[in-house]
Amino acid sequence: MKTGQQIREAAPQHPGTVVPGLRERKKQRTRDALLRAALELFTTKGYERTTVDEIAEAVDVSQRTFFRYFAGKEEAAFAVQDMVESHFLDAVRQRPPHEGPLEALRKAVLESWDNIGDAVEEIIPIELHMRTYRLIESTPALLAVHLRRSEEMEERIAALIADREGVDVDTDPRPRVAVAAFGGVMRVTGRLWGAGEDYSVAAIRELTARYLDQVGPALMENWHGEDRR
Amino acid sequence: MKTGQQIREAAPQHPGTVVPGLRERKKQRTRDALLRAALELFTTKGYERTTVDEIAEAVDVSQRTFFRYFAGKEEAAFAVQDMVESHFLDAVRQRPPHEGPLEALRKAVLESWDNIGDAVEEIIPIELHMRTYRLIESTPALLAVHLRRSEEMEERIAALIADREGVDVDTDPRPRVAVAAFGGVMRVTGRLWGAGEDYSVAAIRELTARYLDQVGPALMENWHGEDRR
DNA sequence: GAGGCTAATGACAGCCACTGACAGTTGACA
DNA sequence: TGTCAACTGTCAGTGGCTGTCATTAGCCTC
Repeated sequence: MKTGQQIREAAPQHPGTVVPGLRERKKQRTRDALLRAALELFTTKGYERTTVDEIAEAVDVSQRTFFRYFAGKEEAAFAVQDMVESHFLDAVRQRPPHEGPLEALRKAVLESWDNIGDAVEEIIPIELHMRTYRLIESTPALLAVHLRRSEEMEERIAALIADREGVDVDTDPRPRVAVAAFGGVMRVTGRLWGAGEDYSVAAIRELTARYLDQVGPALMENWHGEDRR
Repeated sequence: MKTGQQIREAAPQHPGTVVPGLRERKKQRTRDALLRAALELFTTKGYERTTVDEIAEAVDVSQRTFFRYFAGKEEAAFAVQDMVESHFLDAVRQRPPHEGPLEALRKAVLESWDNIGDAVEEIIPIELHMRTYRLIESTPALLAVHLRRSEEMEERIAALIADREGVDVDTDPRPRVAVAAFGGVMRVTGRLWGAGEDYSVAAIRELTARYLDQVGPALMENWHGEDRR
């Protein structure tokens, strides 16, 4: 039986880490292999032009197996994004409470851009992740899903912000309005970055900071105390 | 041959209107019938659960014919939205130049809510349009497309705003930032309205106004003259 | 360490959205 | 009225995705 080079080597075990059984490790390897093959194919020949059969074939499993790991092509395309986003949420949660809402969000993003590298690299090469990001921005079907996911994120962030500011997210419009404005800017920068020439992390970091500067002075204020309802 | 009740009666001709040929009228009727049948089915039994075959059957045409009028189920779902959006764009264009960007946008939306009624009613009952709007908000696949379309709209609006304020949309971040913030608020209100109890036009109008009030004071300023780049 | 249990997989059939190709039908117009 | 072009129906095929069932292969117990 051909195992395929996509199946990556087992990483050395850290001491204290519980070694999962063979079954579990095999599953993980299959998933990783499928994910990498999918992203590689997507970014090489285009999302729509890549068939699930091709992905499965590249890893030498049946088409049915692909669907047992991913709900669809879509889910594979966003698997890494999923991880990045949960890191961002953590970063927001760890912001000191004295920072204003937009200040906290701003610092959390910029910090995230500095840290994703390591987390992503454990699964796929970061360069592949960057290519995938641009693919998402330029593929209508994926862009649509990306935006829906962003909206879901914003709802979670709004709840976080409302909580840290001690206001009610359902009666006070400010958390959602602030997050919507913030999210809007993030999307603009993401799009401009994808359309631009410089694909470095530094470039999107700089762009983000510059655009956020335009909202900051206008919206960055402390909500403690007053009620604007 | 069964013509199907979905085919609506020809409207009385306004004087001065050029009467299109029989072929053209027939096409229009088929398209309208397909659209109405589609929306009716979507809102009744759900978007995913209605097949194109069902829509075609309801109008008594072949499935292939449906695809000659609409690129896919999706396009049918957004046909009315298309019209509403172009009306909104017109409203923005007609705002007097002395109004600030956010003031102009705000007035254009509120005015649009007052006027869509007549335009929509020429194609489908308003109540069906309202139901469709809610369907879009609550169907993940449609919501995703809705958001992508919103982004496209925002790009067009940003260009309009930049133009009326006399700034360059590619070097000055403010048009896109302002429109992103505005669009974010619009989406929040749309979602809250869809999730709420009151489905009247008045309700969404009020909600929109209330939420926009929270961005207004913070962002509504006149850009003439200064350069914030 | 043999055998039973069960998760993981493969093979296959089928649904639905969508497309291309070709042939038949019907307005438009000379 | 006959020709042309537009519209339509039919049919075959592709690709995403799901349900089902038999087979394989870790895992665990005695």
